[in-house]
Amino acid sequence: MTDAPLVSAAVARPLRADARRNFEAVLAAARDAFATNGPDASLEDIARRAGVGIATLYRNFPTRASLIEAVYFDEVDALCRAAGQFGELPPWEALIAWLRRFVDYATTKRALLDGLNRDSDMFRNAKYAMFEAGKPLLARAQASGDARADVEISDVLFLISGLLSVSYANDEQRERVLGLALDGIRPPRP
Amino acid sequence: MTDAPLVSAAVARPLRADARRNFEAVLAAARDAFATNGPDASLEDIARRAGVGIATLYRNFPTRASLIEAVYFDEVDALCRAAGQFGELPPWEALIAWLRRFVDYATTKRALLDGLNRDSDMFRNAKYAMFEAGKPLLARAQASGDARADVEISDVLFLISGLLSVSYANDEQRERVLGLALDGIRPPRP
DNA sequence: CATTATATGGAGGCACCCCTCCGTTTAGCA
DNA sequence: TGCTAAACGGAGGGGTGCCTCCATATAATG
Repeated sequence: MTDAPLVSAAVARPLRADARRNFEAVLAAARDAFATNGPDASLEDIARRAGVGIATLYRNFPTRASLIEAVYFDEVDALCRAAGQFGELPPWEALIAWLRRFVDYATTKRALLDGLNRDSDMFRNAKYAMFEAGKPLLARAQASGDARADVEISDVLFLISGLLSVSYANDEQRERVLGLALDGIRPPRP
Repeated sequence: MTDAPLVSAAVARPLRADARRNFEAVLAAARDAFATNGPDASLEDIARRAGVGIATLYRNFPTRASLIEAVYFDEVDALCRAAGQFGELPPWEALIAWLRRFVDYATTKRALLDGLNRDSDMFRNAKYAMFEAGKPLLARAQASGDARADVEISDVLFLISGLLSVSYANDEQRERVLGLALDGIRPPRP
């Protein structure tokens, strides 16, 4: 989060100190609100939570979509960075570790995606960035024979992200289903 | 659709001819609207589409939730009935055929689930009914060695329903991911 | 400290949705 | 065909969220 974002530089931050502070406050409140109330969360409520007037919110994010995008954007960026951190783990474990990180992120993501224009440039960029981040991990697992050769990183991510949108009876079942899906990625034993 | 519903008799249909007609019209319009606009679709709009006054909608469905439930209910009921139709197919094909039917249904379902109280009795009943409908199909596939023995029907349905909430690049990819998931259900070859 | 460009907040107009109330219409029945 | 209970429609009051406008406050600069 300290360096320039990986995904794009689409969000130009304002200059004055208070403006910058408010920008961050709104973003944080929005992340919270969208996760809690879905993509239709009241903008006035978000401003209130951020301790900011509604006009300030609008000045930074002229449309609801731009706010959703900004939040989504931050999340994706953090996730892409995380992909580099698993270099020391064995190939399959590294892949799993990142996917697990992906699981966490996707919980928030889901609420956002519902309200996001999937055809926007931003979304396309984010998806591309995420695929690029995950590719080396998958390639490594394929090279070591831990993952079947005929899957793409996009397949894997679609597979996983789908599973997360379901509300399971309990965590145990969620793990079981997740395991089931991951078994689909492992090569068939001959 | 001609017999009494399998899931429960929760939805009492009105008696007079015009009332019955309007009831069905609202239900159909609602199914449409929820699929298109999600669970927040305007009730006044639904009434308009059904060619019915707003009051008539409210008379039949006092709350938004009751309308959502009624739609959901119809879908589940139809799906449960469908489970019986695949008796002549080989075990694995029968399971797949029903799951494919499930795929179609789940597209509508998703919009509904977002707006549905997952803890309601209705929802519990529906889930139970669906599991019961699918169980024999899975059991048959397990008996013939086409599906691994350590999965439950609920695992399978959760797995599949998750996959559908994702918007894929194209149908081909959707099929590939679906195939991936189904591979997770087949027994590991020794 | 004074100046000024920048940023702020919240009132208010607009639009939409929810839901109830009640005068009118109609199906069912004899 | 005439009666009556059942059903109907839509106007309208209440509420909420969206977004703009502008008088006020404040960070930055010399």
